[in-house]
Amino acid sequence: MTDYYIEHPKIFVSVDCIVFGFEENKLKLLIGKRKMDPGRGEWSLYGGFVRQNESLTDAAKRVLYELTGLNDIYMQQVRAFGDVNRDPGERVISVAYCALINVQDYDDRLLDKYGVEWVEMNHLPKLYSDHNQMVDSAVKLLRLHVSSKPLSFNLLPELFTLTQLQKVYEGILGQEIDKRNFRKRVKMMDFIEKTDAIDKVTSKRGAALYRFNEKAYLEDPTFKL
Amino acid sequence: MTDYYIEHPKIFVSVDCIVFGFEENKLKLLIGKRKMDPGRGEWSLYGGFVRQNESLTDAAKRVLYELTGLNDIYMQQVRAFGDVNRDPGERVISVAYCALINVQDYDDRLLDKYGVEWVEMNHLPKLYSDHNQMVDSAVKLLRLHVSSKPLSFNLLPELFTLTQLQKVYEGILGQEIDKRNFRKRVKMMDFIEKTDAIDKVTSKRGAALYRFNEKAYLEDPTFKL
DNA sequence: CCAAAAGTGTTCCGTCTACACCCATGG
DNA sequence: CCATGGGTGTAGACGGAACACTTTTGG
Repeated sequence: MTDYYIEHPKIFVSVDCIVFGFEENKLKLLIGKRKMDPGRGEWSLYGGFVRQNESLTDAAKRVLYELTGLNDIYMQQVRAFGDVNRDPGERVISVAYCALINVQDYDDRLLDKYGVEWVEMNHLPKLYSDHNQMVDSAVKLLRLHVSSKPLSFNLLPELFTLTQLQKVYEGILGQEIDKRNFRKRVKMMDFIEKTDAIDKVTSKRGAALYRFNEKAYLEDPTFKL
Repeated sequence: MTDYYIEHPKIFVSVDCIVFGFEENKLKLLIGKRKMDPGRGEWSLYGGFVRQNESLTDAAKRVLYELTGLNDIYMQQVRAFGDVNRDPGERVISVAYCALINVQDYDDRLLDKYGVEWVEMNHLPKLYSDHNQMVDSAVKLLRLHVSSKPLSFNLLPELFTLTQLQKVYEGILGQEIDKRNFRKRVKMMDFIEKTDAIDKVTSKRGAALYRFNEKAYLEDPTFKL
């Protein structure tokens, strides 16, 4: 270990995860009440401190794994938040990460274990520190990319109906979409494949289940929804 | 000072500035040879460590002011870079900031003082650490926003010709643009105002000089180029 | 007089939007 | 038999892309 930068200050660095899920045709966020001081009892994103021998992405993956028991989650950095007094405890710089998870894969017992809940995006409470800002930035980022990149499938199970897919878009974009136009665009993308399976849960008639074929997408990565 | 987080590690945090300028109808970057170890003599972005009582944006502004003598520069965070071994010296997390400056405002004497140069984007050398990645991310970010937000004017003097404006876009987007279509779009935006002034430097015939009227823009912030 | 940059409209094509009715089934 | 969500096509508007010639003037 060398001492090149010995004269400079070191700072606490944390990661905070904005975990999106899709349930009951609604976009939801996984948040909980803080179990430590400062801010004990306030609604908060789930986060953790970055370790000395851990990259930012590894830290985010670790925190996300702690919280969800899941690996290989879709995750993207939002940005760093660095106001001096953003954290009421001490000076902490935090890097926000946005994650999209399939609620089906999530083990509900973890809700209790970590004291977290799925809360509808439309009914978010005031969060600890600058976490509301982080959520806003994450939503902006999602909106920016969701129509041109195949992110949305991360929020859905392997097989999904077109109505579900549409609701994901409506949830993220915060506006309703015309059903026929939406389906027309889906049809253009061959990598969104209709399967033989049929979902009878949400409709009496039954809805065709679709699948996102990643290999096919990679051959012609043209995405527009 | 409390000790809430005493058990967690602290980490060096720096900011690195990707400084874009526009000169000779080319998009350029302000980079220099490192004057310290490790990496002495390598091409590098200009950066600095974040101080204990300084926000990330303040740090970026300070570093940018050191380098340019300018305040009120357009600046945007790109993202945080946090690989464990990204810096060959010690573990340093760096937050990249992208800045757009008007080269006219820049005092050339600073080039020598800080040992930096304006280098054409198309001829960037290999840079220190992960700085090339930072530049790539910054360019992507610029491309994403430049057509829907009035960023480009930060690269130009108060008065500019439409050809200059077009060259800025071509430089950022990395492709040629049709002159008539471009001017048609400019005409739609009333806040890009034609002035009585005429530029006779770059053409014999003379080109009309335009100005970006920020107040008018804020009244109807519809931007599309 | 000629080289060099400024300036100017129209047509075509493709894309996006708006819009309403029938179908299948479980209860 | 009816309530519920699934599924389908067309026409018109709009916006983006392609495209070439005239003007001015300094040297």
